[in-house]
Amino acid sequence: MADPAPLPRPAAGPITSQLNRREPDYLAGLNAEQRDAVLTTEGPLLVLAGAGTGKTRVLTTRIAHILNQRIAWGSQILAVTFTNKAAAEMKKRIHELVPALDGLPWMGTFHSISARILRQHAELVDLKPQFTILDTDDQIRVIKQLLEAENIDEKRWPARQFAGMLDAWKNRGLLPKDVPASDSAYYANGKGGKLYYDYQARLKALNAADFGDLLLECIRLFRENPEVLAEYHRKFKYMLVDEYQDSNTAQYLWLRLLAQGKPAPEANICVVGDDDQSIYGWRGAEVDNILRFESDFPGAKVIKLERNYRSTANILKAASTLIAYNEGRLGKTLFTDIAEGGEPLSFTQVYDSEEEARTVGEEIEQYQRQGEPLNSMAILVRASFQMREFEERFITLGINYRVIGGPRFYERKEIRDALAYLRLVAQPADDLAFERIVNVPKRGLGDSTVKMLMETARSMNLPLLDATRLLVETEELKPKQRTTLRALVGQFDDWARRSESLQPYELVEQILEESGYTDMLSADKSAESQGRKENLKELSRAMEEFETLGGFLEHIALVMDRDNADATDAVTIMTLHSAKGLEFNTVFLPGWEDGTFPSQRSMDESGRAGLEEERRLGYVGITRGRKRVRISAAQNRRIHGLWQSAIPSRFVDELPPDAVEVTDRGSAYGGYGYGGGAASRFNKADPFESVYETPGWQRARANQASRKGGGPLTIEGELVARSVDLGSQTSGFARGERVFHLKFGYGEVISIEGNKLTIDFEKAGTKKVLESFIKKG
DNA sequence: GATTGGGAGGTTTTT
DNA sequence: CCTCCCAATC
Repeated sequence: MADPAPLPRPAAGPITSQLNRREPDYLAGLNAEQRDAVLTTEGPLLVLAGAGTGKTRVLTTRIAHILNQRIAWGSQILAVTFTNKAAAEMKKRIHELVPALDGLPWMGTFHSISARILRQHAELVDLKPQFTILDTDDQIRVIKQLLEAENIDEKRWPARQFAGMLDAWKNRGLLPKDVPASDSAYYANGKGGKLYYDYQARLKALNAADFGDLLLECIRLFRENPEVLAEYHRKFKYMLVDEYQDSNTAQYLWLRLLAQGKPAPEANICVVGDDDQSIYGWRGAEVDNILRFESDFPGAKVIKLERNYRSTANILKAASTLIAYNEGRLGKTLFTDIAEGGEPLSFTQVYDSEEEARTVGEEIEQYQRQGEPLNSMAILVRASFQMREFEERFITLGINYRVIGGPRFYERKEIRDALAYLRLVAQPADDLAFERIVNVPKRGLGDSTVKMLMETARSMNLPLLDATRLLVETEELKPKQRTTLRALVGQFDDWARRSESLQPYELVEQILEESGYTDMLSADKSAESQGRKENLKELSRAMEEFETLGGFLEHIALVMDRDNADATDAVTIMTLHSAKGLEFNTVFLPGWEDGTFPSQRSMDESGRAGLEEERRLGYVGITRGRKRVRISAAQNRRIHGLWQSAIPSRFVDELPPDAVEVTDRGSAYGGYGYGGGAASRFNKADPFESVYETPGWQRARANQASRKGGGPLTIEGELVARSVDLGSQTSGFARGERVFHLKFGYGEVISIEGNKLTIDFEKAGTKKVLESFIKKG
């Protein structure tokens, strides 16, 4: 990586391959670097693949090559992807390339592969093979119970916060004993570390693992059981990892262990990634992993893929110019031989998010009339709250759309209830599931009854279901509850018996019927209940393809995304994060306002690094477009119900002017009286242009205002002051000031970000609150 | 033990 | 704006 010199560009034109008569078909059409990446099967290999350079194709072809040339059996290949979607795509393509497979390669996410390994050696990490995989929701519930047991005020120390810390620790590969004292002291007056111990103990009692544990326990398994690790060393002859820039420390350790089967210079490990598309730093991804690959695996070969097959020159130019503002890159330059130029990118400023949705809707209809299918268009937003406006508009216009990654199907209440029943059938120790459904539908079992069950369970060290089984044989419970619970236990025994012969989808239908869940929904007259019933039908439909209950539950826990790939023509709405790896003819990038994108929060939390990650997100967004990229910014946006004005994203100013066309719709509506920002430096005709030296949008706004307002100097001065006011977001409070909050009492202002203040309260600790809730002390 | 209403707090991105 | 949680009430 020391050599920053660009690789020589391959000669244009088709690659002549008459030299190699026996060359397999699948190599045809690959350029020199791609081919090199496919054929270099031995030894460590780092492929740096820019956006749209055929990365997926290289990976799949490489696997196909290994199989076709009989270099290894399918089952000797381990291919790790970052999302389940990517894994599914890869499987599909490999099936196309290699119809007759000898044993399927292990393909999946770090998490799903880890789960598979752990199920085989569960006892070695104190689990049983059918252990439950907890999602965030379950996790929070466990934490809440622990907080209650420790008498920690959940108001002051939110469970979410601790969940976040747990996650961060686990991402860094830290077991309870490894947590730095400073970290553990931070939460709940120093109880953080102890809570981590308790939490893990609780999980073992539940026979459960959370996402982080899948990796950590796998690492522990390998470390503590060299013979198990050796088994996998013998098994996996070839390893591939996609999106390596997104791997975190735990994943890195995991991979290192598995790759140790041979001395590092001989390891057949191929990692593919793009430092410019590293967008998961917030959840512990370490770009450094990709930067240090060469030192981890001395003698590693490095191949850069820079020829972009996707986008027009204008799009690539815009993306490259933007990303060049980041420091600390490995440095790749994308180039293309697709038609010169192409349509310029567009930047439009609009009055508010409603107008933004309206504008996008109009443009979509226009492209549609020109014959573009809706499938070829996508709206990529920074945060999911931006989606709603578009959905509403598209419903009015009758434009088909599909939301990816929105509220997840499997997180809906009724689905989780149904899953809780299934989990409990599959795994009677799943207390979380038991608690969830013991009184759903209503069975007349209240807190006091459940408390008694829990106390018994704890004192006898039994799962809730077993404790209940014992209790119903005693006189402890009131007769009514006893009868109810006895019946419930009986039902679960019955279902467990049936689960061995029935198909999972049949079982769930019977459970929903017999538990009274369906009746409960039928009796519910509210608007949602019909939808809930349909969701449950869809659940059972989704279960049809699963042979075993365990298989289905595994799928649910790990593959949260639903198959949205129905055949209907529809515009896609999704976040920038979930768009990585996809491409569309036309891409809309709304909400390019400072604070929204780049997101204020990432900048607050991670400063410069946060800003750079946001910029990479912008790069990802732009490079999703094949033909057309349309960026917009709203001058006003409603956040938490409050109107806030905003200036266009600083990233807009970082785009190359000659590749971007600027239009302004905002001024037609007027903002808050100071005009609607205009074309900034792109507007070369601006007579005031030369007067201002400051780069950026505040200047543009002043320009625009003065043009409209007449008396340039005074008004301008005032306007500049006002826009600065918005830009730096001065608060009515000062640092160090004593203030009063209705709920938290007295405190001192520590820091100010816009209308959010961080305050050290005398009683409630340090909190971030909205200015509007604060009074001078 | 269930139901209802008020109130406060939180809203990025995901395996 | 929306959801979750708690407390008061039936």
